Amino acid sequence: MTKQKKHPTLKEVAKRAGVGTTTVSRVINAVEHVEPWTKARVERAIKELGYLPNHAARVLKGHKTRTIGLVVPSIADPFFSSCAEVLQGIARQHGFLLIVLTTHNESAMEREAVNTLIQHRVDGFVISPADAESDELRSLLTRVMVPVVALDRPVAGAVAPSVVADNFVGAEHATHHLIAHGYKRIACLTGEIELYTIRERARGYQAAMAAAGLKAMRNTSIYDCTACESAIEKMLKEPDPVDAIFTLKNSVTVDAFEVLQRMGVPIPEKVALIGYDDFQLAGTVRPSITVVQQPIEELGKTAAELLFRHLKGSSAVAMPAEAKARQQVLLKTSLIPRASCGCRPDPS
Amino acid sequence: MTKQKKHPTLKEVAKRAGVGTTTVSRVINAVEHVEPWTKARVERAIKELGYLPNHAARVLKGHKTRTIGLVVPSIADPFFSSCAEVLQGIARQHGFLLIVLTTHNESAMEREAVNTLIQHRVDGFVISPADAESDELRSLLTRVMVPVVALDRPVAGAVAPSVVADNFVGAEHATHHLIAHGYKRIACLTGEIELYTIRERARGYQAAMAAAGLKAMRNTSIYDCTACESAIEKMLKEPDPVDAIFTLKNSVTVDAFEVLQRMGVPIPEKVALIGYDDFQLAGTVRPSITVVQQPIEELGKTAAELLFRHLKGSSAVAMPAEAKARQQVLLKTSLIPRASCGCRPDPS
DNA sequence: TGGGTCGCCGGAAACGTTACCATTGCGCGA
DNA sequence: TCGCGCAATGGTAACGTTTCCGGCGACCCA
Repeated sequence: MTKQKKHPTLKEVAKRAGVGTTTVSRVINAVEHVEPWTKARVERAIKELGYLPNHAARVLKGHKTRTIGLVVPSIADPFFSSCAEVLQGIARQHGFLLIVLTTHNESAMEREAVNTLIQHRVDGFVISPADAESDELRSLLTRVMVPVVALDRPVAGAVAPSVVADNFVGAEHATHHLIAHGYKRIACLTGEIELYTIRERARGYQAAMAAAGLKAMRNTSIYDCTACESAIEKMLKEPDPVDAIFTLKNSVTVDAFEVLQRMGVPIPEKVALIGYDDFQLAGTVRPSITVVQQPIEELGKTAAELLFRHLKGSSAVAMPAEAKARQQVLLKTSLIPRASCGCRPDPS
Repeated sequence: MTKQKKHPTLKEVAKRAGVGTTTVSRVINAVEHVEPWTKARVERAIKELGYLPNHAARVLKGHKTRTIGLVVPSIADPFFSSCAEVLQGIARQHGFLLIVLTTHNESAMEREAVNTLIQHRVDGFVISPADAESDELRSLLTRVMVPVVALDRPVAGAVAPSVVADNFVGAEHATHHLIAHGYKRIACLTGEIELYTIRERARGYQAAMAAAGLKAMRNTSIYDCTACESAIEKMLKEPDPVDAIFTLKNSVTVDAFEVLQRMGVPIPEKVALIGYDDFQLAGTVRPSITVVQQPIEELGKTAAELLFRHLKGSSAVAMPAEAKARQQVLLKTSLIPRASCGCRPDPS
């Protein structure tokens, strides 16, 4: 099994069809100037031999791989896997393949990933940078000679167009929503504060609190559930205890929800909760959880479209450099009001 | 920007370093017989030019792409995206790239995907076939001349080794669990019955019911939530109403749970519920939901290891054909008992 | 009827790399 | 002192395509 019988080559097809290699190449690429009769013979030979063009040889000659890359922290993350799904769909429509590389938010793996993509001569790629400010990444990306678009997190220095959700306004909006409901002691549980998205959300939270003349209470050390638990316990024991929690990340939302449930703290009566990023059962759980919803599909779709516009455009008019690079798409988030913020009771 | 400045070639590196192309090739591939001094000069030239080997040319020469493929119904599905994550991780460790292609369970897209992978001369791939019995797929796979392993669903005819979870026993076990709790009118809501996994689970359910002398009640028409709702309503209105539901698929579990909640049916007092496949909040929701858990990571890991064993092994001893092809790994599932089957009340 | 154009086709170079073989020194045993 | 083997290196032929270019009929129009 898995015998190494060697693939048939174009030359063999040509011989079998009794034509020149050029002719075979022409019928494969649907170029005109070939007699229907000849074409039929070639097609028959192709079928008989089970011939499939050798991609490597094509690339070597033509300098186009019809392949794009996707560099993300994790492909198991529902956010990125959804993006990947739409990206691969659109790529396929254009006749492109998708190569996926994960970084776990480590710059070293990220650099390695980009280099690998260059080596494979991808025609372009989408990247969700671990660190927007990284000089190394920036210089790598300028050296790359192929369209790049940043997804979910921009890269500083206008080195590539980016498609991101408006984390700042999303968080500001959610915080304001809590404030409008009369909550005053609103805490913010962040997750990895070194990430661009989380940082922006934290900024939005702080801006909203400041605008309302309230004191921001941020806890940036929430990585796992036990940390979450002790943080929440502490907040509730204070003389002036927390009356609302804004979580900046999916897993932290779930952790906080579990902890509050386990402690028997009524939501939203004692403590209200809003989470950033929607998830599967947010609306099913009791109480249902109010969240900031990100336009995930649209993020992926926009990134893909941007990339392919550049891919096609590069051979055409080629819009001026700055116009391309500065292209920053900011997508709106939306608040999904449910029970955990006190907006409405759940039916039961 | 994205200037097409052409990549530096090995020959240019050679010229700049004042050596022959062979020597440069040798230092790149870490072959011996090269003076340290020469090596240093070459390395400097490489760095100065920012040279990266042209993958296409390498492939054309050496017939190895160091690339593997993954063909799955959807990459947005948490099950497959988790598999993809571990697969790409292991591939990376071996210095391999991963190309992802989705099929949406359509045979046409599947065939196209496999052909694309062949064209790209991947060294092997993992596939989750839409239809295990498809003759077309089987013949395609025998023609493929490269190691293939089937994931989550086998392919008939021993044409490739497979790594699947034991859906039959998993479902049987869950059904038996309900029976042991004293439930008798146990319904089964299936989802896409044409899929191998669902079919196996349904068989397991039926076997367990038959063994207990109970009448199986299968509803195979559950695709969306409204269908789910009407099915459940009907089942509860019968003279001898359902007292337990076994859902064969994640989304159906969630739908059923929502419907029961909305109808005010107490779980598990009036109707018990067990779902196939664990999901994020299954343990957080009230009542928490008992599920059959699949060894997702292990599935991915095993498939990857199997593939790479064949990849490496092909150059080595090459175990006899049948031994390879018949290799069928069956991984055990586990029941996670929670509140919805009546096993234990939720705390608080 | 002759020259120019056009449609169809094939030969061969080129793409960037690897691998085979040839070529050089050089130390060393006879 | 003379080969002989070995380490270090370079030349060059492939790998399978595409593409440029050139050949060869046939057709059209004067």
